Amino acid sequence: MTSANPSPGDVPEKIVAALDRIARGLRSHRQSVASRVGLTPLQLELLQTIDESPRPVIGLLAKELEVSQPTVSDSLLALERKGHVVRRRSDTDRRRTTMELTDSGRELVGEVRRAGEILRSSVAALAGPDQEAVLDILLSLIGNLLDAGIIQVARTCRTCRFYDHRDGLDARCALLQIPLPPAALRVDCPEHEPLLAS
Amino acid sequence: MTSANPSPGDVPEKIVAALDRIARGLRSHRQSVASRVGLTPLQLELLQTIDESPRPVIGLLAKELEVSQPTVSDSLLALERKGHVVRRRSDTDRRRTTMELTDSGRELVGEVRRAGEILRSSVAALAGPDQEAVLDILLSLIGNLLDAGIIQVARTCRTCRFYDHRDGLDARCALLQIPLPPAALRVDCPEHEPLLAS
DNA sequence: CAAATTAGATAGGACTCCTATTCTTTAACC
DNA sequence: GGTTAAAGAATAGGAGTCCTATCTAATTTG
Repeated sequence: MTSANPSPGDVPEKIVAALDRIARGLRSHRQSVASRVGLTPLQLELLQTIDESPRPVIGLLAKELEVSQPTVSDSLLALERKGHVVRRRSDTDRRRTTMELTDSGRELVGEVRRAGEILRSSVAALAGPDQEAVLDILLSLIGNLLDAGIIQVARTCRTCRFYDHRDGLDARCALLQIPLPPAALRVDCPEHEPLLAS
Repeated sequence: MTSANPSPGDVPEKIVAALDRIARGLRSHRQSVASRVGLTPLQLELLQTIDESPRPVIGLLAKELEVSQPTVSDSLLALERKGHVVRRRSDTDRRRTTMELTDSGRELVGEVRRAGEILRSSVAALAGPDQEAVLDILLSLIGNLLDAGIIQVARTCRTCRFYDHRDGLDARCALLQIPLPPAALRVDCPEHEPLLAS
């Protein structure tokens, strides 16, 4: 190694540190957005996740949010007390709980979505080609983190059994039969099915 | 019916979603690492931050961790009860509290650092050039988030008043008088001084 | 049909995290 | 110099997070 070179330092280390810094910021930002509308961060995420789920199930919500099932039950109870959600037993399987946002719940989701615009614009301020690059790399990272057991749920193309990327060919989705250039890769695909561990 | 159109979608949106997913994973990973050593995530971060600070001050620790001052006081109390930290009043300024890790505290920090290896290796598994690219972009993002007020503290080169990057020239640190190629950019520089708002 | 599994709810406890307040101690000012 | 002001931190109080362990009820399975 030529000693004249400034030490590049440990890049992965720095990336972890940068992710940490960003994660702290996002946490505290979520906290302030949530409290502005009278919620807690978890309640807010739960509300958004319910809104995005066609047929939310408590156990899956827990996995989704990477918390335990009782934590979701707790938080859901709080949301119900605040009148943003109604719960009832499922008719088809009476062990299950179904839930639905109330009008006030839906209203909050929209309000919060608008508040999140600041965050999206911080990301959008990155140069265009950089955006695709960072998305691409974050998707790889999600795959690695999933393999490492650090994250539990991912519905990205790269972690999907329909992701078809033979050498030399452009990546495609084997289910939808569409090409998948980097910008079309999905972070949260409804059709996602995990790779089989076998 | 699912759209058959490979619409590139809103890339910034996807990046935010990916960051969210990663942040959730990191949170839950921290939780499990922390509880394995009998701590909570905040206690763990606090312990690490104290370890890295030459002369920790409660108010600054709060900013660093993006939580309120009483939250740090609380958590510090818990760490003291568990015997990982000792607190006392500062002699020079008797309003201040100084603190120090005990042997068991230092031991924990080392232990946890080893546990974090999994995370670093997930990042290290990215291709080399990708690593530099993602670091570069995350540093830009930190700058944007700082400007947007989403994060409160950053000690990166790009947010430092000594960062010297005239067009066409390679970036340098005006304080240390060293060149700053992308891999040498710092995430947490001890010499950092913020840009003046003027 | 009994046993196992699955979905959730409850219980209990430590802690987070906030705002508001109080107590000192230091700084600032006339 | 003596009186505000400001700074640093502890306390109080309260809702909520988040966990493990249980418990109940409803479905599956053998």
